[in-house]
Amino acid sequence: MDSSPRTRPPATLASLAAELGISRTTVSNAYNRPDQLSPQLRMRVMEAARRLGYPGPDPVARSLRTRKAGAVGLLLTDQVSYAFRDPAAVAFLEGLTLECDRARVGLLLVPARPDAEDVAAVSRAAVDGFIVYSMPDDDPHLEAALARPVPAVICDQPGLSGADLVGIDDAGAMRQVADHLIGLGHRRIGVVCMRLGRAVMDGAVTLARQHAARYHVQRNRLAGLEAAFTEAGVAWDRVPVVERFEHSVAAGASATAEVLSMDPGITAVIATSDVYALGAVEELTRRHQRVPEDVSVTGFDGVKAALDAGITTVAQPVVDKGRQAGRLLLEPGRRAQGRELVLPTTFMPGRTTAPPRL
Amino acid sequence: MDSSPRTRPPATLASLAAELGISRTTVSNAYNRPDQLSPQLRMRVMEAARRLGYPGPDPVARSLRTRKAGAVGLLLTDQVSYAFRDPAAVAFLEGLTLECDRARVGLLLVPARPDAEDVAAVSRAAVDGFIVYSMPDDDPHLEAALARPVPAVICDQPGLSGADLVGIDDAGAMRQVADHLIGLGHRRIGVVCMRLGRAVMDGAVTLARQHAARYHVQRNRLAGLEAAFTEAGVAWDRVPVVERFEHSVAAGASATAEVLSMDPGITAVIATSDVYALGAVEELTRRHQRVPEDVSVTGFDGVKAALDAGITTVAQPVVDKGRQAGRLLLEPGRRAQGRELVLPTTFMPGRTTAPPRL
DNA sequence: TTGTATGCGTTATCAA
DNA sequence: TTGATAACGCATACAA
Repeated sequence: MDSSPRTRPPATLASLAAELGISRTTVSNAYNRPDQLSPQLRMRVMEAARRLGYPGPDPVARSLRTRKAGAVGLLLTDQVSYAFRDPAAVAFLEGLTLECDRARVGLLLVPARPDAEDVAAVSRAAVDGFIVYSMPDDDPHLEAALARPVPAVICDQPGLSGADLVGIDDAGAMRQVADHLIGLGHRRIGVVCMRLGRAVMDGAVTLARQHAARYHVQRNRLAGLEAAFTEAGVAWDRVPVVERFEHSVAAGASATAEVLSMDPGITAVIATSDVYALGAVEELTRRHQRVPEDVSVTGFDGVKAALDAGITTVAQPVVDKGRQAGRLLLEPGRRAQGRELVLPTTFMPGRTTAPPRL
Repeated sequence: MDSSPRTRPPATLASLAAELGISRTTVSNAYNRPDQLSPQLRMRVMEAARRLGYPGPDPVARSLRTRKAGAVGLLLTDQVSYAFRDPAAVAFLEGLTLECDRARVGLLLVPARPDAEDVAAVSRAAVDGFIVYSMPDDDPHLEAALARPVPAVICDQPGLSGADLVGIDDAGAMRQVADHLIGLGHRRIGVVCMRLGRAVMDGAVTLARQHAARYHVQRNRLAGLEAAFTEAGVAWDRVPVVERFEHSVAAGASATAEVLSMDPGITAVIATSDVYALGAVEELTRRHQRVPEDVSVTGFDGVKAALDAGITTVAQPVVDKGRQAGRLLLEPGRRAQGRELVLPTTFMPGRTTAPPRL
């Protein structure tokens, strides 16, 4: 009367084998190699399993033995939940999971706060590889991932190590935006960019900070702008550049307000993301400035909301970026660490840019 | 000259201890209980680790020993990648990851195709619990998850077992939509709903199929409509109900077209999701039917795009649903399997409903 | 502060 | 077709 499953220790492969008077191998085979077993014995095993409440081989023990976790880890810039508010990150995830689905491996979203030095979650993640999405190059989480004896693919960052890389030509793409504006006649501009370092920092950005930015993507986009405008005779160190830590429409709006307060005479706001560009339009509209008649606005990424809004932007293949990252990591034959994949971008002139007002 | 790390078997806790002439416990402590160790010994350990290329305790082995995976699994209706195309699912994920971040556990997106009977990924997932999001009640993946000896929280489905539940009153919420339309005078309507079973099936839905739907949410929403309209004197079995397997704006549009072909005289299209409602508006506009002057349209969910478009809908707390699910699973003190959480919804009259044209 | 002994639950290898 | 044996790499109770 004490055979109730709750008082008994949980059944294991071994206890099941003992119960049936067969070897553990046979039980294991019943689950993993059904053809190595007579059907009737297999039936007996499965039936005993149900009777004893044996839930099947323990995944962790199996992983230990097979040295395969069956999952890849994803490291994000920020708290995982932030990613779901960022349309570009969502698109990246879509592409990445496309490949994970195909390869039948799970995707582990690793919890990592940008501020915390607590890297334990990265060290303890049971994964066969890492995808690192848009992290600053001095992030301890990145370091911890690279220290693990598993392959890694880094997105939107330079190659710090033997990891594979996926990215775009940020400087070149941003240059197209700059040349477009320069061609229209804009010389007095303002820039809204995303965080340049791990510490929370909102406000005007010095030249030194621009050049020392740890977020490769932002640094390169700014560099593209600087090169183009400098060539066009604009004194880059006079151009107001405002940084926001948060990546949201509201942050883009407030940064735009700050840019305008630094130079009310600008004829164009260049945002390093579409989300910010949408915020810029919002802020300008609130101030009864017409876009593009009074002020032009540009974005970056090519997310749906921005394209719908007609924002002049650079479309990057966000979904494909995720796919390629996943493919690089999961492709069976590959052992070529150190590959670098530069995806193409497309400049998309929209309805938010026009010649400056006189 | 053969001490190169690649020819030597990978370092382990044991080999490191042997190298240093200390016990494994001490090495383990160096990583997990730094205070149990003299700082200088710890330094020695860490230094030797670096020298030998020891990457720190193996996560899987540790998990096996501690009986903790440090992650929860998420099971979705469909391929993981689909979730990132569905705004409601993305919002749910945002809420869920909020709680995961807080509890510092990872979220494992378990690969599962709805068609495949291949449930191995669920059985092999190294997780401490499952969140099941919007699955039909006959899905083998669901069964596999419930068979695992870990807690589970089910969203948007009835309690089949000892799992916790999070959901809304789908029937009641849909009834509000129906009563709103009935109050406006609508009697001749058409319905666009999501998949009702696991098999791909597009087209008109019989009454029997409505009642036998394995997707609890859809079944209840349809039931709410049936009850309200039947009470209002409408013969429900004459109401065109069209099902789509895909959940996309395009599918909503095509389903709307099919509804209109079944009864060109309808004055309102009721969609069971906002995504479909957006498709309905699209299709009607294409046909030069004005919304709501010619035809009214309603949605469900309250996603941003729909609210922005002024769709009359029911807002459900999508983000909070994810949070609550996570909380139920992760809350430390809880061992109360069988809890049921019904979240509130808000009817949101918009600009897509009006009295029917005469 | 450090070490010893044991077990976590499985699968690979090889032999029967 | 089945079984015996030996890892897989670690953490923890307990002893020293």
